[in-house]
Amino acid sequence: MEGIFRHYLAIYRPLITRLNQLLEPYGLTYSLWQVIFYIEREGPSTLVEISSYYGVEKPSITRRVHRLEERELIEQIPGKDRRVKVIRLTGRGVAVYRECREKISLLEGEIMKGMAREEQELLHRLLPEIRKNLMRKGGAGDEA
Amino acid sequence: MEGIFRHYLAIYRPLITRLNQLLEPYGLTYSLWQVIFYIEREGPSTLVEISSYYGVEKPSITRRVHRLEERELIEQIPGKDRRVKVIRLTGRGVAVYRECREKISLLEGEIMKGMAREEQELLHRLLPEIRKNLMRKGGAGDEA
DNA sequence: CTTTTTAGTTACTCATATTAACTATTAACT
DNA sequence: AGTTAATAGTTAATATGAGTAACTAAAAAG
Repeated sequence: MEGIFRHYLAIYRPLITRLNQLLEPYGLTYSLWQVIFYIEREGPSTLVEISSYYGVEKPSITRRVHRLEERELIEQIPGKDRRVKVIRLTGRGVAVYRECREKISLLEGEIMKGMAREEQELLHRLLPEIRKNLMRKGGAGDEA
Repeated sequence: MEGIFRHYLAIYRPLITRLNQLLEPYGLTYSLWQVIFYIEREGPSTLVEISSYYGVEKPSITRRVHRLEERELIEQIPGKDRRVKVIRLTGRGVAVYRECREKISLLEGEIMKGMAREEQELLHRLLPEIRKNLMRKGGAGDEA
């Protein structure tokens, strides 16, 4: 069973391009979207949480967060541990989330068009499995 | 069926990291590997062909090709259309291809471990289909 | 209370991409 | 044939996004 990486990677750039086109009107890129998405899902979160979830180093998340703060899509919640920066979506952030989420879902539907339901479900199951296998031995940046 | 992009993208960084680790002993990165791979598969090719296959702009491919030429893994074939730069693998290029191909196949096997044969086959079928859907309307860098 | 750990930031560098403008060459059209 | 348009590739400038190392501030552990 050869060539799975090739098939996988052949999707990446077109996908990112489409997503960035979709997000551009909101002043977002996919990497910023990831942060919004995470916060919306998990509730108020810290940089370390986001960082370790996405397997990305802290400085990268710092930068994403700063950009989202500038755009007033997220804001800091003061808490008692003063090391920690807990962030949440602003009202605007929530609105932007909703709009983008909807458009992304539409795009997802478009991309899965022509696939049987079971095929789609299998994809949903297999992709995380691949990720898991990928992280198991070689140690490719999950635990930050 | 939401969240397919998220599942897909969660694989990208760990995968690239693994591939780059694997290729590093050969002075390659995955982006250079893509070019070698394409040429090996398709035979002598032009920059535009590679560029449009991967959905990457021409200048990016120019750079990749230059780097591979420096490393003497590919070389130019003179042809009659003097605008076109047709490249092929050198002897060293072929040797490096073989070694890397083998290692990558092993990694692919490792990553697919625990999947039924039919599941693997389905992946091989569905990923290209996704790519096709992705390129169809929005125009995400196929026709360069 | 000193030491260690944790969260986040800053500074620097790397990998890779994009756009725009350009050259050279071939193809198309009158 | 001779002009115009299209094509292949390159160069230059810039953007995105990541990683590492070194740092500050604050809390936890001892």
